[in-house]
Amino acid sequence: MPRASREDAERHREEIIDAASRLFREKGIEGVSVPELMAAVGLTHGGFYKQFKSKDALAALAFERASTKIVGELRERIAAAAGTLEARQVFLDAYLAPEHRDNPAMGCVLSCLAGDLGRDSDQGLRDAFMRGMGRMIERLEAVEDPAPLATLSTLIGAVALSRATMGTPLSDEILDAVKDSLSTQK
Amino acid sequence: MPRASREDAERHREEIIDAASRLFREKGIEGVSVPELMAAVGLTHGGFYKQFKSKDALAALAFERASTKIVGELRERIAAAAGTLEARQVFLDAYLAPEHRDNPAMGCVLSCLAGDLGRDSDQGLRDAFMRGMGRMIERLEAVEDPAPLATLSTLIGAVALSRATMGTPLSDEILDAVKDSLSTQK
DNA sequence: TGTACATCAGTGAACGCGCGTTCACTGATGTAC
DNA sequence: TGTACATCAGTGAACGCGCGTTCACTGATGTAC
Repeated sequence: MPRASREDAERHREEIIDAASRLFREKGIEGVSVPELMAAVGLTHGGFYKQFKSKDALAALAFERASTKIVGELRERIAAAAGTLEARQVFLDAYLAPEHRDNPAMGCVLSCLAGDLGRDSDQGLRDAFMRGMGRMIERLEAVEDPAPLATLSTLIGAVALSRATMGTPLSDEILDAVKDSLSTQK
Repeated sequence: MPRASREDAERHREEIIDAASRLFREKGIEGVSVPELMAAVGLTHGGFYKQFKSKDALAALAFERASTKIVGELRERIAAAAGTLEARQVFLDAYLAPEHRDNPAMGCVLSCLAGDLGRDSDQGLRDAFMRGMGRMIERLEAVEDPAPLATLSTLIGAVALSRATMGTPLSDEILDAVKDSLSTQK
């Protein structure tokens, strides 16, 4: 398949970013190879560098996409529940749901990659992380959270611990305890 | 250096576990190679498997050591401050100190590796993580924390986010905001 | 206590493997006339 | 509109590299008499 059309090439590019956005959340950035990434969209690894400067450059794009997508989804869920429930509670319930814990690939990219970012030195990725955090903080402010930085820390820590203890009773207990604690805190 | 004495061999074993306990916290388990680990104690990589069944087996031992050590240090700091300050506040201040953020190699192993453990499938390591969490929960109960699971989530999330944003003003803001939030929560 | 011998901690080359990245090549796409 | 040619997205072999682990070997340590 030599020389795809511009249209196809652009579609491939988008597909690669989408796949990376899912796979990096699921397995970590170092846990997914370039060949694996390209195979996920039906291509071979060689063409990767026609689209992206490096794996790190893609990681920054994929992080940004995951972040904007998940924040958009949260916004919609909150809007959809408007009037029926307190907005902040909708946010907390969505974030601390077992479904969120069980589906990192579709979940909040901060909870998946915060630990790795502490060690990662790629500036583009660090910048993307900062913007992603900013978006979440904005969302928490929008639902009138009394302490957005503390709440975000709690949410991210809870999901990380819940995933690390997956398969044990403690995993659900963490989510429940944190939901109780944050709900009564306002 | 062929055939070290039993005494030397035992000392080497302890040194390797100590080095691993530091390096794994600093760079992540996958971020440290067996040769790097052995070189850190002045040995060559080949002898590694005379001491440990696998890198994962060492990781579980190193995790356990890091966990018991840090919990012991926390206990001592709290005991040393007895009477002068509320025990829980001493705990929170120590955990949320910039020094803790800046020295992952000597800090809480949960905040360093919680993210990775969510993806790691080694059972020995997962078990060690569970025990490590248990120790921290016990400590929080001992200082009469009103919601140990929620507080631990907050502490771990805060340090992870603070490290991921290192070098920006947000990094300190997170620690301060979380300290305020947890302090007024009791 | 002294001697002969077995043990085994540590060495360093080697195993197979997968990584991120590069590159010569292909041939349909896009462009210029 | 039709034709000639340049472009360049994607292919797949290859680059150098480091990984976790294995293994034949060394020779001081530990043991048995």
